[in-house]
This record gives sequence, structure tokens and C-alpha cells, in this order.
Amino acid sequence: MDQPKSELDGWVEELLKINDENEKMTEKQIKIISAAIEIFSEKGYAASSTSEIAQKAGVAEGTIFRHYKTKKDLLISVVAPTMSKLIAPFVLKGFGDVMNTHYASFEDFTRAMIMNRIDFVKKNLPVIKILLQEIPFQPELKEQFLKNVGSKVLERLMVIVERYQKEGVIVDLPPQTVIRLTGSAILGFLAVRYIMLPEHSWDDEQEIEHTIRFIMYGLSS
Amino acid sequence: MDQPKSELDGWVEELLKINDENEKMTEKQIKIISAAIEIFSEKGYAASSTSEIAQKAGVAEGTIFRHYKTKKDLLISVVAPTMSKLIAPFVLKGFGDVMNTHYASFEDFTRAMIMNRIDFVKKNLPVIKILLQEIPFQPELKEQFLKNVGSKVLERLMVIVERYQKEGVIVDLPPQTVIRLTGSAILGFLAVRYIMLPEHSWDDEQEIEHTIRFIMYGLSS
Amino acid sequence: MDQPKSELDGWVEELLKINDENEKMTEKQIKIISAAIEIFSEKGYAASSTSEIAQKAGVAEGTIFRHYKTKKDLLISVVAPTMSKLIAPFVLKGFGDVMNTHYASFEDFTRAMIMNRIDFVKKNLPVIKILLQEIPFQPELKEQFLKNVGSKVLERLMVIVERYQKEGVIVDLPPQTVIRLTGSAILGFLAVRYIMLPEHSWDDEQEIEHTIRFIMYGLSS
Amino acid sequence: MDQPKSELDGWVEELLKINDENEKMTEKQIKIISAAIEIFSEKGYAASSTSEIAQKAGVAEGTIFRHYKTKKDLLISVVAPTMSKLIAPFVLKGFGDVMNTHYASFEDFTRAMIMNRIDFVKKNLPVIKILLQEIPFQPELKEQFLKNVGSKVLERLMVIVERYQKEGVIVDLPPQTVIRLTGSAILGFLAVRYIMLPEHSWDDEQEIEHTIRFIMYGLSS
DNA sequence: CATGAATGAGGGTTCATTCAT
DNA sequence: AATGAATGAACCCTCATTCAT
Repeated sequence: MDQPKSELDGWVEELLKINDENEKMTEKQIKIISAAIEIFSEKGYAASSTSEIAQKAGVAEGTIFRHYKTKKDLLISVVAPTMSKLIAPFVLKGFGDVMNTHYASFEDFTRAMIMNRIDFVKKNLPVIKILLQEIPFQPELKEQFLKNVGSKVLERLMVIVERYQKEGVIVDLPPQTVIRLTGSAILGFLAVRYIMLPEHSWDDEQEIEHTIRFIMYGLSS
Repeated sequence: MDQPKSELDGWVEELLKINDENEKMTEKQIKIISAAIEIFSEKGYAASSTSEIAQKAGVAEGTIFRHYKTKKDLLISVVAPTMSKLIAPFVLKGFGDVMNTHYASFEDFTRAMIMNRIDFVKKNLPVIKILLQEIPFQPELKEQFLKNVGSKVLERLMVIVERYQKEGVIVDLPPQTVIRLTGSAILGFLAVRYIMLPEHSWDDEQEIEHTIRFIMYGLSS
Repeated sequence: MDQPKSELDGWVEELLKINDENEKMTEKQIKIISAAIEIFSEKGYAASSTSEIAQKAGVAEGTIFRHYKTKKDLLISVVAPTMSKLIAPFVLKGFGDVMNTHYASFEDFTRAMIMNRIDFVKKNLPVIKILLQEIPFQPELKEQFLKNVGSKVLERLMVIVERYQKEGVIVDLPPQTVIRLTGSAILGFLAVRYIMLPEHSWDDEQEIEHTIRFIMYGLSS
Repeated sequence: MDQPKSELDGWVEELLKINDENEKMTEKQIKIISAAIEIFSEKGYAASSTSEIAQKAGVAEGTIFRHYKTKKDLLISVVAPTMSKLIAPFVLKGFGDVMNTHYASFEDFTRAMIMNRIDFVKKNLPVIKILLQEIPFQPELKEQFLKNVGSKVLERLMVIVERYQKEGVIVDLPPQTVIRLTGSAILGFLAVRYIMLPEHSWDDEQEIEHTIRFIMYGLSS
């Protein structure tokens, strides 16, 4: 699953560094968050008990509530950094310019996107599972998600899609439809590969190439 | 969202009729199941309380447990018929033969598929949400799902895909990959259309045509 | 465990016959009472559920309450006939006279008593267990028991003991104490033999003889 | 009910002291156990509710379950120390030797035994009632009881009985029978005196002497 | 700052009892 | 007379949260 070091990755890493530096979490907090991630993703938020988290984290029950006012607070704290990272590549300033320069072909762009998202999923799988589970039930998360992905990310991607459409390299469907179709192909691969059948033996490189081919042909004008 | 009456639909309806006739539920049971569907899909299984379900169903809490031994039993009873219907079109005997006859073109087949699934999703949205939420946490459901979808459905679809591949109308990728890509496009549409942004104003016909186009071009040989 | 047919037994049988004839229980009632005896003695009254009794009896839950107004009513109905039989030998009219005639020696009397009680315990073990368990908690039973055993039985026995004391064949302790000591020996045997260690292999005849010997010597003047 | 200070008592007290020191119960735990003893012995285990115990103990219901995982756990915790004390006099090391030295006559031994057991019953009456009630229904207790009393205690007593038999001071019945008869007399007294008719006005000293006399004569060779 | 005992509301579930059929 | 669906109170137990130490 190696991928060519790309500019995009460079930014993500930078962003992550920033995020991580901001955290200033005590050792106990890290243990709590880690335990929460593990347990939330295993049994679901509602079915997890703070006492089990405390036990797995090796802290007293009360300690959790010293750092996170409520259980829901803990959930948000678990999920927020990953949500940030999720949209990081799209909100970096200069993102558009760079696109112009570095990903001359739509295929390269798609490939970079796919590789980057695979990397992201691999590094954040448990939290992603939690996010998927809880977004429908936590208005806070839903709102945050729609605001970020539905606006910022979509906005950026639309600009990019429109540019490629103007260049005539992809079909002239509504940009949102293009994004939906491309996104479905990529996320469909990630879902099957990492969530539904992670145990299955995969030839990742081939699957990725097939997926890219599918998108390219599917969107060919 | 009208769709041309097709043979496929005929069978599904027949199957559903059979299922529905088998149910023989009392009036109270229907109320309980309805309330459970509503509340489970709204708050998630673990966060729903049997007392709230009883209240919404207009029955005493004890009545729930007369019909469903445990809360999990109620979940299974809520979800099982929909799981059956989910795979119904694929397990009907004669399904393969009919394919040969009636859906000569891959595009027609895909269109029928999409229409049928849209119909299914529209009729079963709340239960589908519950299924998606709970499959990861309920081994019973997971097993049932994998057994049915992972075996029966996949099996059928692979035969069909291989036939179209032999005919040279679609690209010669591994059949499972073809199914993944097609499924992603269809399910991606359904997810966005009915789960993520159901409120958005959609031009369904257009979106469907675009999606079919995407699949056709994507899989063109 | 054969025992010589005695007059005493004759009366008991007569009494039982009377009791049994009075019962006029429907077939369902018999099944309910039998099931109740089995379950009450197995798990205790409070830990038994009427639904389990109904199931074991093969009747509907409601049927129990048609015959017995409450669960406690059922308990009383289970236990009352045995309580009657328990005191039967002592309240039969003419009991005292017969004593004079038939059991000239105190030893014969004691032996008859022991044999009779063994027989009684063997025939009524489950109900006796229920009685022992529930007398402390059911004022109705307690009162009934004290009234019958504490008065009628004790009264009769005291007359008998006093007669033997006047004859000089047993020691001149307070009659109640004599009864307590004799009763302890007999009931102690029954408790160990039939309740505490019923599985142990017993040489009943020997144990009985030893017990009688113990009482005779213990009360010798 | 004063009794002559004996060596035997010395040991028991010592043992109890050890037990009591081990307990390290918080104030709340003591209140919970006390309330549980009171209510269990009054209404029986199955008919007692944890909420009532909590109320009588003056704690929240949850507090009970912080200290005792289940209601049955609470029962065991209530009953276990008394079970230990029950067999304490028999399992103390050196018990046998001391018998040789201090209770030269069988009568003295029996008297010490009776006094000691009276003391024990007086101090532990409610828990003893609970034990008697629940041993038949709680396999854990039954097993524990049989293992301890049925083995350790019986073993010790048999050695003692056999010694007195060899000395020719008591009749040559099977030792187990001797123990049963002696035990019946003692326990019969205790049962009548403290459980069945505790309100009756008793001349304890006399009753005890009569009981001892009964045993002595009953076992005289 | 960390602890963990304490809380009490609410969880799922059982149960004796009722009543329309 | 018999049924068994329906009831709702009470059951045991868990939980997120608080607070004195």
C-alpha cells in the first residue's frame, strides 16, 4: 500500500502536526481518549459505559469527568480531531493553486485523492467508525459535518471539477453529480476494503487501478 | 419516481405478498413493531428504551415482553423481514433465466436494478437505517447479512456479470470488482439521496440517468 | 420400612379417606396442585412463579386464578390437607381410650408413633418441606400450626405422658419436656433421614431401634 | 443464661476476634449487612427486595450493588461469617487434645457443647434463621455447609465419641448415630427454645439439665 | 488534580392478577 | 369453565455524574 510521496501529503502532515501540537493532553487524557476510541468503536457510543472506559484507561471513574464534562463531551473530544483531519486537505490555503500546478491530469488528481484517503482511513479507522455511527444521532456532529464537508469540501471540489470540465477532460454533468459519482467509487472501495471485509485478502494496487479506470471511463466526455 | 413495470418487480411483489401473509401479527404487535421502527431509527437501538416504545405504541411495557422475549428479540423481529426482502429479488428461482430473456442489455438490467432498489429503499428507509446501524454490533445480524448478501446475492450477480462479460458488453475486470463498482454507484446514489440529503430538492430522473451513464461508460470494454 | 398394621394407622386411613372424598377436585385442579407442590418445594414459594406452575400443570395462567384467588391461596390449598393429616392421629375421637387399650407399654407407643410418622413423611415429603419453609413467613399457616399442634396435639400427648409417668414407667420430668425430648429424637431422625441426607444408604430398622432405645433409656425413671 | 467460662469458649472468642478484625467493613457496609440480616430473616431471601434493604440501611439502592455485585452476593456475605463461626469450635487446632484434658466426663463435654451452642444461637439467631431457610435453595450454601459440617465437624465429633465409647462411658452404637441422637436433643432444644417458642417463659437451667440428663441416660451403656 | 464511594434515575425484565373472548 | 393477551407495579441492576477526601 505504498504511495508516492505527494505535495498533498505534505500539507496533511503539516496540518496534523499543528493539530497534534495544540493538544497538550496529559498522559491520563491520552489514555482516556485511547480507551474511549477503542470501546466506542467496538460497542457503539450508547452501549459503552464510562466505567469501562475508565477501567481500560487505568484511571478512576471520576477522572474522566474532570477532563470531559459529560460522556457526550468525551465523544466530541474523541471525534473532533479526526473530523478536522478529514477536511484538512480541502481547506488548506493555496489548495486550489497547487491543484493547478501539480495535478495536470484528472487521473493524477483522482489517484492522489484515493491514496490520501486510504492513508487517512488506515490511520483513523476506529474513529471513522465512531463518526459514521454517531453522526446520525448527534446533532452537534451532524451540523459540524454538513458545514464542513457539505460546504467547504464540496465548494473546493466543485471548483476543481468545473476546471476539468472547462478543459474538456471530463463529462459535462452537474459538478455535484460528478463529485457524488467519484466519491461513491472511492468511498465504496474504502468501505468494502476496510470496514466490510477487512479480513479478505486484497490486491490493493489492482483494485485501486480498476477503481480509477472506472471513474475515468465513467466520466469521460 | 415512477418506474416501468417490469417482470422483476412482479416477482418481488409476489414474494412480499407471501411474506406479509405469513406474518399474522395482532394489532398490538403491529403497533409495537411500528413504534420500535420509529424509535430505533431515530435514536439508535441502544439509546432507545422499551418504555418509550411501549408508550408510543400505546401498550403496557409488559406487553412488549409478552411478544418479544428481549429487547434484542424485538430488534431482530423489526429487522428480519426487511432483510428477507432485501435479498428477495436475488434468490427467486428462475431469476437467472429471466435475466437472459428480459434484460438483453446490461443497461436495461442496471436500470431495472436501480429502480427496484430505489423502490425498496423508499419503502423501507427507517428499517434500512436500523440495519446499517446495528449490523456492526449484532453478530446475529452480521452473520445473517454476510450469509445472504455475501453468498446468495453475490453469487447470482457474478453469474450475470460473467455472462455480460462473455458477451463482450462490459469490461473484463474481476466480476466482484464490477459488482463493487456498480454497487457503489447505486448505493452511493441511494445513500446521498435518501439518507444524507433527503431534504435537498432532487431531479431524480436526471440523477438516475447520470448514474447509469457513469456505470455504462465506466464498465465499457 | 414395613410396619405392623396398627389401629392408629386404621384411623389415619379413615381420616384420609374422608379428606380425599371431600376434595371433589376437577382434573385441572389436581394438576395445578401437583405442579404447585413440585415447584414450591423445589424453589420455595416466593421464588416460584404462577406461570411456571401453569405451564407444568398444562393449564392456562388464568385457570389457576379461577380456582385459587391468589398465589397465597394456592399455597394454603396446597398445604392445608397435609396440615390436617399431620394432626389427624391426635385429634381422632377416642384416641385417648385406644391408647389405654392398645399401647400398654411406652415403648410400643413410641414405636407406633415413629412408624406412623415415617410413613407420613414418606408420603408427604414435598408438602412437608413447603410447610417447614413457609410457616415462619405466613402468619395464617403459623397460627393454624400453633393452634393445632401447639394445643390439640400437645394436649393429647401430655395426657398420655402423664399417664405413663403415673404408672412410673418414665421419668418424672415436666410432660412438655418429655414431649420435646421424644419429639426431638423422632423428628431429628426424620430430618436427617429424609431431608438432609436422603441419598445416604440407611439401615432404617437399626436406626429406628437405636432411636427408640435412646428414648427409652433417656426417659427411664 | 450464664455459663461457666470454659477453655472452649476462649478459643471461640479468639477465633471470632480474628474474623471480626478481618472484616474491615465501611460504616455503610455494616448498615447494609445489618439491614439485610433483619429483612432476610423477617421475610425470607426471595421475598426481600433490595430497595427495602437500601431504605432500612439508609443508603441508595445503587450503593448496595457497589459493595455486593448481586443480591445473592449480599446473601452470601450475610451468611458466610456465621457459617464460619458455626464450625469454628470444631476446626480449631488442638481441639482434640483439649478434649482429652479438660472434659474428662462425657457429661461435662455435652454441657460445654450445649452452653456454647446456646451462646452461639443467641448471638446469631437471625442469621441462623436465614441459613436454615436458604441452605435448601442455594447450592453454594448447601455445598459449603455439607463440606464443613458434614466432614470437618462430623469427623471431629466421631473421634471424640469413639474415645468415650472405648472408655466405656457411653453405649456402643455407631458413632454417627450417637452424634445424631445427641445433636437432635441439643438442636431440638435450641429450635423449640429460640425459634419456635422464643416468647414462652423458660426455665433454661432446668431445661438444659433435663436435656443433658436425657442424653446421658439415653447413651448410658 | 485524582480518586472512588455514593447517588438515584432509569434500564430491561418478571410477575401476579384481570378480563374479554 | 377455560383461556391467554394485557396490564403496570415492582423487581434487580447499571449508569453517568457528583463530591468529600
